[in-house]
Amino acid sequence: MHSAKIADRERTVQLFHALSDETRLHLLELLADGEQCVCDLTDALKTGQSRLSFHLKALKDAGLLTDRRDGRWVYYALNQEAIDELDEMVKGLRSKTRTALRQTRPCD
Amino acid sequence: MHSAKIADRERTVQLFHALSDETRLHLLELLADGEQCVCDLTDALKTGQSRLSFHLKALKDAGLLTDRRDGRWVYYALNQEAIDELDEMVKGLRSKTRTALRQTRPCD
DNA sequence: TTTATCCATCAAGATTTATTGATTGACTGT
DNA sequence: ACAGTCAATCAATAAATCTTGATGGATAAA
Repeated sequence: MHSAKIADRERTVQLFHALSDETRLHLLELLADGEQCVCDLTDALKTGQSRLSFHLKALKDAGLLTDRRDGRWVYYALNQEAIDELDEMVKGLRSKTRTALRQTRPCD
Repeated sequence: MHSAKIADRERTVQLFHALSDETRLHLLELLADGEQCVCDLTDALKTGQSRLSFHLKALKDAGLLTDRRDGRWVYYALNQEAIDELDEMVKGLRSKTRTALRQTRPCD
């Protein structure tokens, strides 16, 4: 279906955009070890708090992170579903490519 | 190694950034069917030539496409290696996440 | 209730990316 | 040689994204 494909593309853009930033990748690496509170992430990244918050929001909006408040701390964690979704996307592209005939299609 | 990880991150950013655009994803979908010349891609996308050229360059710079001139036409094709590389990246993130203990680590 | 900490959000400015139209180079056919 | 087509590049503008410092809300401790 056409509109479904467009929607997929928008979702793909959203995911890839969230991943196309060094700070955000760094955060994902840190969170791959498990849930962390913002304060620990701030220490690890040695950067301003609002900047960090901006990037955490980008990741969360893309569905890559979940958050949870405990007292005055907020804990972020990777959302495994989104990681799996990402994997599916890449697999899709990969399999399409592999089955494509490597033939030349001349313009004329 | 630390510097290796940084380099990986930069490369990852480069790949994901190239993929974080609707026009570029559309191009990849079209090219998944096989090699195409720019003229065909222009027809398919119904867009300006310089705009298309800009996005093709972005994909090529990220290593996702190869190009080949034949007479006055230029043919672009997916670079399977980059797709595989992408797959490896996601797999890496995925496996790290899966083995991570889902434990809470309190700040205090 | 005051004070301090943790964090999200906002506004302003800076930086990066994308779009558009024009130009140029390479090639083809006449 | 000339005219026409295909595609890359450039310059100017527009638009999206990121950074920074300030503000405010929620919670906890004194």
